[in-house]
Amino acid sequence: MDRLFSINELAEQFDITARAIRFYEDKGLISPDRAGSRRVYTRRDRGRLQLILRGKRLGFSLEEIREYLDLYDQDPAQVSQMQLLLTKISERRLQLVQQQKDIVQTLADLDGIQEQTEALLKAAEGTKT
Amino acid sequence: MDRLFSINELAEQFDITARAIRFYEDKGLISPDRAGSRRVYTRRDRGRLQLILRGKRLGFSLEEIREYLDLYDQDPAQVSQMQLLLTKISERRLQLVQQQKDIVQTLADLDGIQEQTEALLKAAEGTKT
DNA sequence: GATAAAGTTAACGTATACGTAAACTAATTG
DNA sequence: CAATTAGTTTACGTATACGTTAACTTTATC
Repeated sequence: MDRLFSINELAEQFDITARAIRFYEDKGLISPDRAGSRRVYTRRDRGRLQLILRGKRLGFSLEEIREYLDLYDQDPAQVSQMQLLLTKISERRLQLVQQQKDIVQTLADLDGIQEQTEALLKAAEGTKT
Repeated sequence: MDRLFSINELAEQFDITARAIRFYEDKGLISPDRAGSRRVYTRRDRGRLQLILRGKRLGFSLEEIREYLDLYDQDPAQVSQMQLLLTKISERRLQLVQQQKDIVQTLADLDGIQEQTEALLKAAEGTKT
């Protein structure tokens, strides 16, 4: 059971437009087979698309995501290529760890604002009764 | 000791351009005092700028960051405003929690790629000797 | 007091990530 | 077989987030 997908099926599954998917193809992030002129997506293509969207949620540009996807594809024959790979991975890791800290801090901030707001709401409740 | 800052001081501190800071002002994210025509930034302005940059690292648009900064400023007099505030906070929280998951998953992926790559490097090392 | 250094506004330019309309083709359905 | 329906390419349009002159004003320095 190795399902294939049309562009609109994928678009619906991921809640994006077909236009967006074609755009990612234009930029070299994904390369579906063709049945005549129609695009046909495998399960693997679908996985790539999922990675693309995750990258976007993390604030990476499509160009950065393309590099990132290359990390998956490389079967790293050349040692120099592998060294480069490890360098890129560390860079990416630093960004992500920074982002984790940002998120923790921001969630804490939101906690504070929320508590204060709820306290004020309770006070207003008391006034009304 | 309540220091004031020039636009270029802040630009240097945060490693951004003065143009960017003026742009944030244009978009209503920050409103420094003026000494004549020159912009003068307080410590509080500096804090706002820090929040702006954190927001950017988290992938929010300047418009979203402006809304977010408003959460800090509101002393929520109106109950309806407060309700809205809490709604916005939950929305933001959902996004951030999703982003945390994305990061954890991505870091795990990178771990996998790195391990494989290092293993291959070791193998290549053995071949050379 | 001339000149450089730092700042200002205004305006146009640019990269990214698609949206949107046009004009066409291929497949399906009543 | 006429008409949807789904898909295609091409091309221009658009919002965001600044970069980059240009032309001018202050402020500091020699």
